[in-house]
Amino acid sequence: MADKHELRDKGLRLTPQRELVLSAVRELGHATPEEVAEKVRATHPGINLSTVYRNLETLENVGLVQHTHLGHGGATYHAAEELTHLHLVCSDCGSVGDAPINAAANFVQNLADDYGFKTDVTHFAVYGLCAACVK
Amino acid sequence: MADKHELRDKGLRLTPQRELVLSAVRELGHATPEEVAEKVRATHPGINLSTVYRNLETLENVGLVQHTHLGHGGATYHAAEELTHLHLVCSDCGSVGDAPINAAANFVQNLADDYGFKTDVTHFAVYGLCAACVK
DNA sequence: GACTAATTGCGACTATTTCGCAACTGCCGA
DNA sequence: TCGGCAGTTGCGAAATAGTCGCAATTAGTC
Repeated sequence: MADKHELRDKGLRLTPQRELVLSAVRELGHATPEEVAEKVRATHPGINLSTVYRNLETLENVGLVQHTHLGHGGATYHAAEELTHLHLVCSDCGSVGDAPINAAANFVQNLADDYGFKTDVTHFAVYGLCAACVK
Repeated sequence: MADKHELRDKGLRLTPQRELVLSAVRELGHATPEEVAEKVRATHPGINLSTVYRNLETLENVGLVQHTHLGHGGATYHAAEELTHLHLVCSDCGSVGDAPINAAANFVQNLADDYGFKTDVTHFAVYGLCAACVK
């Protein structure tokens, strides 16, 4: 398992809980801490919710996962390697769609040129109505 | 004060609390429910937090205020007439800058053309580093 | 001025996330 | 291979944030 190196290389201890949290995030795509905990409990029922929160934070600090705010309030976590897309959150049906980062390329450029603002496209949710709800 | 007509015209009762909440939102620019409550309490100490929440919701339903998610978790409220700008939230210093909506015009157009997604620019926070923190 | 329905205040309650602390366990060095 | 230390976990308590039910109050109408 290459995971071992991955975590160890970041200076983290390799615990079963930590591996489970990381792989749960990877399998789920987008997930709230609650969902991650649920997923992890499927194979390791004793895991504590605090542990999930702490590991998400730890994994985020070393850059293996990242979180995004999708609107409601709670954060949503992603594996860092999947953060190659924007999130299109539908305000009506709540669905989360994806679009490639370069859809925003000129927007990002505008903000950089005009305001010196360096947009973090990966930590960025776009609100609106999805194609289905527009109708 | 034109406020009376404004609220009555929307079919709302004109209560002191409601006027205070609305004018607090207008004076504050961006504000969390907590900040609105604090502002209102300056002139009307007895007001209840629930009342603030309920009025923000009511005012939002009739279109006088709107909320945006600026990242952390809590919603931030604005007077509807001030929602003519994007929010540039700095992930480092936490400052909230503004940019005109049309900075995103072609981005919005891209999303509409390519994904049928109708972006709500007013309910939309952009994360990144402000000019000061980029340095 | 009186009636009705909307609104308020209050307290309880839920959900979400954080924290302290004792117990446990990976990992490093001998 | 063994031992010790620091990082990690589990657990319960505690902040935080927002919602809800209900009785009392009050704005708007006639």
